Amino acid sequence: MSGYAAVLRHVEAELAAGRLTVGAQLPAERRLAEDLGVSRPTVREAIRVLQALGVVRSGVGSGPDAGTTVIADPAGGIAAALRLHLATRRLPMADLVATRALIEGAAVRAAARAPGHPDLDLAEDLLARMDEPGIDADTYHQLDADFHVALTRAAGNAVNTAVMTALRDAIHHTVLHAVASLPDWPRTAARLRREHRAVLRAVRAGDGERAAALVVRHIEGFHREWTRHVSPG
Amino acid sequence: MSGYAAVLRHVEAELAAGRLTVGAQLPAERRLAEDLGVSRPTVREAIRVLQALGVVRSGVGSGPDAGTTVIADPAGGIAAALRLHLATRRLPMADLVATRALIEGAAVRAAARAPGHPDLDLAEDLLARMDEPGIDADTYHQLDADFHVALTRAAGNAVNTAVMTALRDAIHHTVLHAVASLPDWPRTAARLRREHRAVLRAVRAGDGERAAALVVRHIEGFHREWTRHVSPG
DNA sequence: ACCAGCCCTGTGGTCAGACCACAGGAGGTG
DNA sequence: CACCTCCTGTGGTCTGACCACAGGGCTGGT
Repeated sequence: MSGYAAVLRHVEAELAAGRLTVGAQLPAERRLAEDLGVSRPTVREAIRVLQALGVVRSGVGSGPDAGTTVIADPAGGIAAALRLHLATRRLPMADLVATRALIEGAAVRAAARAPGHPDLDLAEDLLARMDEPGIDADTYHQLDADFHVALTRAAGNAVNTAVMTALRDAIHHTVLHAVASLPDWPRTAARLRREHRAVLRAVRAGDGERAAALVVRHIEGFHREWTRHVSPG
Repeated sequence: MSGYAAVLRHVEAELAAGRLTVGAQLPAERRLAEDLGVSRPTVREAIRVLQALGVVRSGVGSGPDAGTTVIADPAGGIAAALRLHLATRRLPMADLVATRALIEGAAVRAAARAPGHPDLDLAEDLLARMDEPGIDADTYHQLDADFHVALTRAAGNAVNTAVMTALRDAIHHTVLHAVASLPDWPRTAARLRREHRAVLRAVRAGDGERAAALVVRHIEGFHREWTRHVSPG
């Protein structure tokens, strides 16, 4: 067992045993190194990996934000992996969009069975903020992403939410670049907002099938639009 | 920009620009450190992260397996993240199973449109090997996992395959422990093999809807069975 | 001319010790 | 009582070193 893997295994075991929970602090790096009989750089390698996977967060100084804390950001880790593999061109963007449509379609279908979910109120609020005139594309897309995540979260499946968030995050920069070359962004944005509202309305009405169909069309339609204007151009 | 993040960003940029492709070698750690103006431990932190995300693989010594090579194992990185977050109890096993059923259901539905896909031949072969009498549970489950992955891959969506593989890998150890406490494993195994065959038959017959229904029932049924015998026990 | 063995070189893996910036908290000081 | 100052412990980084490893070239013998 290499030193680096030993640290990782140790932390995972502590988590699995419940001796380490979300919000708790890891021992200091120097302490951990001594306890496990490895050097501090080795400990740091393992902690960096945990950081990348969204399991811990590190902060310098003192106080509650300092030290290494256990968090739970599964989407962060998955998004990082997806983004890197997108860069290697081994994960085609089209497949990524298809998976997102699949998951989000299923999510809104499930969400329609709980039309009073608080996350739907949040989604409504986000839609209102997207309506503000003169909003810049960057802010718009952040709100757009948050809307889709809120919708998915309303379905109550944490894994779906994490994967969906990761998929959205992984393509965020790509989307930002793509919309910059669209011929008529305000017109597109207006259409997207209409589609958002239609999806949310269907969910609130309890019509899961309609909501799923609309959201899939929304996602695939937008994807077709920006690939058409960015790949050939 | 911290030193560690700079290395990560540099590698990602090289990948995105196509100057670094799958199969290529990263510069040696000492060289990379000098090029980027950081120390070797800092470079190592970044490489460890890339390793954990399934983007590179490192080997000591000389020859083709030595050095740090770019690979493409998106499932590995996602699986690591899922496994850790499963340990934190923030991703419920039930949600994970539900997502798997969703993706695999969609996959076999799509696979039924290409019933001659070579991965289906592989799946067939795996089923045959699962039929061998006296097979131990460990080998069985490896073949089982491979069968489901082959089935999913036949649908041709790389992201679905990666996520599906990751979901399966993340729970692999849990499943192994769970089946050990089942009252009648041979009987269960026989049923699972029957279900596998039925799914594959439906795919080959081009009946996507039936295949999807069968595979979802297969996954959820097995999950119900081992949670019933492990949680209360 | 051939071939078996040895060393050389470059790789990742690890360690030890040091210095830095940071931020809260304890203590002194007005 | 309020303010300020240092002290302490944290992660972030660097330097330089040693190790195990494995291929490739060299060297010696045949």
